[in-house]
Amino acid sequence: MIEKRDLTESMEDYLEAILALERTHKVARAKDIAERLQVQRGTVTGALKALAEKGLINYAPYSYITLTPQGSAVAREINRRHQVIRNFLTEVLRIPPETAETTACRMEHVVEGMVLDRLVCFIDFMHQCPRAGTDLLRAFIRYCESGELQWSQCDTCIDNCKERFQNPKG
Amino acid sequence: MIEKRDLTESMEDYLEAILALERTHKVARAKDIAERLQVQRGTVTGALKALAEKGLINYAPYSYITLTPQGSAVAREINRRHQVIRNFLTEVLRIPPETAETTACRMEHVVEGMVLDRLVCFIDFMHQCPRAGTDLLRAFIRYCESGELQWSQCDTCIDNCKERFQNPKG
DNA sequence: TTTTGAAGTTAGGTATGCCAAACTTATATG
DNA sequence: CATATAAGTTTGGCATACCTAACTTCAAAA
Repeated sequence: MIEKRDLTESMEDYLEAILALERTHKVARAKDIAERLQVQRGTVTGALKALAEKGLINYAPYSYITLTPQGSAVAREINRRHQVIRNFLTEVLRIPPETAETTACRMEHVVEGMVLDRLVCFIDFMHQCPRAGTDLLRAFIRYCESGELQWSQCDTCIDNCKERFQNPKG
Repeated sequence: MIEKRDLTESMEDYLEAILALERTHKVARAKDIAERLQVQRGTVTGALKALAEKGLINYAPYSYITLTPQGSAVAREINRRHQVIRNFLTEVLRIPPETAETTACRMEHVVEGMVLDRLVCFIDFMHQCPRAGTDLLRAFIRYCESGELQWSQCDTCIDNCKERFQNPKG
């Protein structure tokens, strides 16, 4: 069978970079990959050979680089992990975009299927459940900033929750 | 000044293992570290030298190993990260303990201060806020399993929420 | 058509982090 | 006390993943 997930974090980064460059430039060039990943051009050549050997990219010396179908599938999966994690960090934990981005770049290599699925569910649930929603997350932020719950407002908060549920528009 | 956080993930793992062994065995032995981290005994020797050179452990050939105050501080910080992440995974996302544990082992090296603080806040908030709490998390699990919200139960759910808030015991 | 410079490659080197196997030390038991 | 053996160390080797610097290719401008 095809190799599954014996990819190193580094190789995952290369695939992700190639996918992004394909999307913006149609094809990827070694120079752009190097720039994106903050490595030297020579380093990229070695990585490309390794990826080509695994059948994940189409590569010939001095030519453009594209993902094979398998490489594309892997890259898109990594990219999905990245986005889910970033969304969780920004939308639920309310981490600033920049920190969320860099953290997602590192986390995307270490969270596997089940955890990712749960994160997706959790983000959706927090947006949909009447008892959760953006106003619960606002309360969370207040809690973060003040360090304690504003118990005095809980009554109103719950009432508003019910009101909003029964009367979504108004 | 003293080196800050130029520690590799591997070195963090060694420190964490030594801390755990100190707690259970008073001191750490190379053999136990090797077993815990699933590496060969020879590999441990090299790591210990590196840690000793950074002033993080007390180490002399053929002797017991203990953490220096600085090493202990670092190890406890890593252990704290581990626990916070594991708690989040088990208590909020409801990931099974074993998966939570292995994921925490990998995540602990990649989440830094701000994200960790937010996780702590979030766990606390979810336990304290009347609109959140364990019953919201139960609703989350139902959502995970069924794939959709049980809108018909929302009315009762919100009422229960209010009732529980106004009448904590009964 | 020649040339020149950017992009790509190759070669040699460094650092980490692991392994296997040979070797050393310390100790507990006969 | 002698010695077997468990624990620890050393050595040499491998793989990844970088770097720098020299070299090659290709294509666009002269």
